[in-house]
Amino acid sequence: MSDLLERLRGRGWRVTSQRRVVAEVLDGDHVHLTADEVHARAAHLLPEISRATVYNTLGEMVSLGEVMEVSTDGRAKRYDPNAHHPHQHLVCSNCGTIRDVHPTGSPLADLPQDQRFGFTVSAAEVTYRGLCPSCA
Amino acid sequence: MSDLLERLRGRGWRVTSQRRVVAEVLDGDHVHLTADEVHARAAHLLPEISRATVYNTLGEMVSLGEVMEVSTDGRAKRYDPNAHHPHQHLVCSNCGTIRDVHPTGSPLADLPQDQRFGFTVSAAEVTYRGLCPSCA
DNA sequence: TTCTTGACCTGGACTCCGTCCATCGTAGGA
DNA sequence: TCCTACGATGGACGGAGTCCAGGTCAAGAA
Repeated sequence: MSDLLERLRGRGWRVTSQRRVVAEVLDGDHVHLTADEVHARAAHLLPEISRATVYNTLGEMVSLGEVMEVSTDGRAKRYDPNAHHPHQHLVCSNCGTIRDVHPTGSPLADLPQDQRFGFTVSAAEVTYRGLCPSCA
Repeated sequence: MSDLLERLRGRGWRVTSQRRVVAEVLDGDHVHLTADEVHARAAHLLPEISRATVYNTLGEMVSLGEVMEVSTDGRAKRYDPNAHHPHQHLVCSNCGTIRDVHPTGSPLADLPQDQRFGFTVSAAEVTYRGLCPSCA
């Protein structure tokens, strides 16, 4: 399983059963889970895992660039294991499901110099909103 | 002050001192305030105003399309009174300040049909991230 | 102007998401 | 095998937002 764990081990991570399980959950399915959903699925494999551990592990994966944090609404953040392939998100305004999408063009290039107000702009996130087939 | 109040009155809103004050706060400054910041400024004008009322009023203004909700990080939502002029946001990754920007091009057009997965896509929000002049 | 009434406001309890911390356990090098 | 620093635990805590029962008041009617 999981080059993810290999990469983490390579970065000096201690490989514990908890971290293995979290990596496995993220690896398993390419949906965008909330921390609590990750915890629930992880607890299915390792009943004693705590919420704090899941939060810590997710946070560490994010700061290592292995996982991407997505917060499309004001509610719980979601975690996207597809961090190595740049992409944007398409969100259903009704049920909240998220799909990775690959638009053409580069939004960064669309921000002219006189619209940058002295900022050093490093990234552009695009969130498309609409209704998914089952909610429409 | 405020065509905003006039428009709201036109939609059948009862104009109360609380709503007047919230409208005034949003009108006054074109920064992007959190609900608590709105509450603090409103309380300066009308000390007894409650948090719940501020939340209700902001929520109503949003659902009438008079104010726009912006949640750029996982933290508190911010409220943008500039809802009638389409624009995107430029956010400082360090201090969190937000500027309205007007990129060229239309991100919606950049999402080809085969990337829509049956969704009826209605909007695209772009968030540019970087460091503002004082944080750089 | 006064009356009436339903929309509105209040404040406090509550939920949800996330963080912190003291303590205990254990992965992995010696 | 032993040691120890890194990691896990779970319970308390904090911020943001929602809910609700009861009191208040804007604005139309008379």
